[in-house]
Amino acid sequence: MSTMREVAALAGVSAKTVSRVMNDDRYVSDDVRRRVQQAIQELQYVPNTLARTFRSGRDAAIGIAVPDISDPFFATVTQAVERIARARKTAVFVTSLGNDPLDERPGVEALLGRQVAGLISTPISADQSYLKRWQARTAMVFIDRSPTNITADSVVEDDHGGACTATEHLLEHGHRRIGFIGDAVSVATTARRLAGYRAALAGAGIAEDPDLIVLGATTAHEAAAAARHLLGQAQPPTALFSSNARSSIAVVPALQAIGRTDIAFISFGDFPLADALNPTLSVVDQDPNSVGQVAANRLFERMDQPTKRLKRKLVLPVVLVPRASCCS
Amino acid sequence: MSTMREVAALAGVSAKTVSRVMNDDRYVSDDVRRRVQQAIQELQYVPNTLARTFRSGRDAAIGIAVPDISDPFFATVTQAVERIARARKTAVFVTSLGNDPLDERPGVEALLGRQVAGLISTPISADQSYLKRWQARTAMVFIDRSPTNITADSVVEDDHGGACTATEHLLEHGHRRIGFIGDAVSVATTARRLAGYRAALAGAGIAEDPDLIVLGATTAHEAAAAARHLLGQAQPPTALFSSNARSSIAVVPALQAIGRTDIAFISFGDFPLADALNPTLSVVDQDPNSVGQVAANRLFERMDQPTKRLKRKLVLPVVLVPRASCCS
DNA sequence: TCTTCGTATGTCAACGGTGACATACTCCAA
DNA sequence: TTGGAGTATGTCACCGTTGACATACGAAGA
Repeated sequence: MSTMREVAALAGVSAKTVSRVMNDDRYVSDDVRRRVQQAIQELQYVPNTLARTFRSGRDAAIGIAVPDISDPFFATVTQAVERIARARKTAVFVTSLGNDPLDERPGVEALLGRQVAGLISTPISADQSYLKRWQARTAMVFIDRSPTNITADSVVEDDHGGACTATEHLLEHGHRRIGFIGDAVSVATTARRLAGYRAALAGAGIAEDPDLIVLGATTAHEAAAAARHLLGQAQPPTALFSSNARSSIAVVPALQAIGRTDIAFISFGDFPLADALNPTLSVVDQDPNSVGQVAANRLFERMDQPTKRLKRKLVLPVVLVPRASCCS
Repeated sequence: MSTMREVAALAGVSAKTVSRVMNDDRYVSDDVRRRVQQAIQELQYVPNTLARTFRSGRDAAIGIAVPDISDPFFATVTQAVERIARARKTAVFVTSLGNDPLDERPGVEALLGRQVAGLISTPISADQSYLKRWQARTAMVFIDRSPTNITADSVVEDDHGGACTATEHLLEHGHRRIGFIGDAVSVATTARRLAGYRAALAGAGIAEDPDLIVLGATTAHEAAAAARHLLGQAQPPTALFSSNARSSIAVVPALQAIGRTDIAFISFGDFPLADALNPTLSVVDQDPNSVGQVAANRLFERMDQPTKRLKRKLVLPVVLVPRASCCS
């Protein structure tokens, strides 16, 4: 690995001049430029990004931290962010945080400590105040969930509204006992979706039955077990609402296994092949593509104009996509 | 953002001593350690990872570059790598390269230029020689495809064998006209899978019909079109073989749309819900989890013992998972 | 009492670029 | 002929941390 000084020595110029050539500075004569480029070629010189970033104090890259890349929602969000960043020739580094609140901070700070110019992150823990000290340095936008104990941009979906609409839809189809499957209530989105579900029930004057609500189904295995448990009760629900796509993907085979694909089912969160299942699965589409796009655009806006005043919280609408599974 | 010197000044010691405290050096008195820790607390000091990495020349993190994170195969590979890295307290940075060969090098070098200690990458272009100069510095393992013009570790699946087995399976079920849907042949895996398909046909003494082979179906849209095209021919195939999961995910709804779910279909590459479709979809399981695990373990092995001699190419077996779609 | 050793701390330079500033040369208008 | 203005190049310090090395002290052994 050769350095600028070595290139400079070979080309018979100063390191600074090599730096100028690398950065397309106007003030370099054609002759010198040629010699330097030849030396670069000869030594296979590649600039040390780290040194540059270190000196300037700011990397050109941005980072995105999500709970789980293999979750179709976050995969699509990430893809959208990458698309926008690519158009701006900005590198994107993705990191998975997992679902343990304790892993959030080290994961996010691994990104921040490398001086990324911007950060898109998903709050996992119940406290993002540790990010305050980074705000002056790094633009940040939160996605999917609003951050706690810090004022910052966030792009979230209308969880309450979506869950409410879905539940109302099931109510309209005559269902009175609607099961709810969700992961931890400590996850803000889950809490809001549960609230939406409750609001719809309340709106229809139906008393909530705690036996119909299963929370804490974090893994695929747990989600499947939750579905079996709900349907195995003495007074089983006639419809199910799954509060996230990951769970839904596990619930579908579980329903098939017990031969209960007849039950009405709506998933919060669309996913590949939901429309190819039998019956096709009704979903609340969160439009992850828009989430990524809006978040990335906002991030770049903040990076370009740090002082501009903008609305902090962007709530994207979600839309119920009724397919066969809720209208039998 | 405070620096070590500021912490040092507040604690009344030298910067080096703060460095010692940060690195749990043995030779620090309890008194000093306490004072320094208090100063760190007070100033909310967070070390500058970049400066440390720059000085030491090597980041603790590793990088992984894949064509597309939303591809279930690569998502699972990445997840496995992250799991192993997490156990070693190593941060992982993921980056998507896309499918354009020209994007490979900048994407990978963005990672390398930040001095990652190790790299797991997927060859996109037909030439990885540009990575030679990095080899002395950075351990690297290639996944899914073997690299070209460079000697390095790779973890690949048995593409030829898997495609051959799948095709033979279809032949055994009496199919004589088997359609092949794949992306660009410039993608090494596709080329090998096509070769496996051909080998099986040849083994059965069946002449290859070029009309049954559609290549270049890179996007979901193209894959769906390919399926429609194949089945719309005068002499349509009675079975289909899709050479990757991404395509398969697009082909399934296309078959449903034209009411041809009766056709025998095998996908190279399993994906979520393949076993929940109607009919359940037969696949060649590439075991992405093992790919990620093996690649990560090999990478850490290389990082720990750069001189050790190890077998360069690891070919993981794939297994045909026959489900309903090929045995009707 | 004088080494020697282990412990505890400090000094300085260096990692590889680049920003601030200096220098030197050419050209042209006053 | 002089003095800008514009062009082309160089010098030097610095970003924050840490490795190499120096120093200082107390304790233990000769």
